[in-house]
Amino acid sequence: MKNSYTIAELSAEFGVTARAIRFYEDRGLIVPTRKGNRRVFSPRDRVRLRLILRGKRVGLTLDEIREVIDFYDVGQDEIGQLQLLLDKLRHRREALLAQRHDIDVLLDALESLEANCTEGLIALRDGGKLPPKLTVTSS
DNA sequence: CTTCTCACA
DNA sequence: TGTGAGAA
Repeated sequence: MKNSYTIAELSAEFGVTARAIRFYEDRGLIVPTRKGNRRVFSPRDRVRLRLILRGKRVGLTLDEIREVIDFYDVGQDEIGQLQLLLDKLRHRREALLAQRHDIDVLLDALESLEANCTEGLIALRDGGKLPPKLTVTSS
């Protein structure tokens, strides 16, 4: 039956630090009211915080989350909000696919480099031409 | 306990 | 994307 929450309550409920919540406010994702200089979070702020955390789990940036949430607040245009969210998710998916591609390229590069190293070791061993022993210089 | 700011990965 | 410290 609560209609307001302190920052400590919300941080405990959602398992985030109070500082993270203040950080979200700095980023413009939440706009709690103030009683004196203390933050007062409404149930709506609480919902927004939940949305923020959800967005993060999916890998959206805070900026992207803010866009979606702002849209939700301004218009109550659920269709528009869902379309915007869909757009964000689509971009997120493409970014992940690109990352996967980059990783594959790196893995291939590492694989061939490993092969070269192994080949070099075998050649040196068979030819008896071992590399010169490393020496430590003393001052 | 809370606030803010500055610095830092 | 947050954290830590320090001061109020």
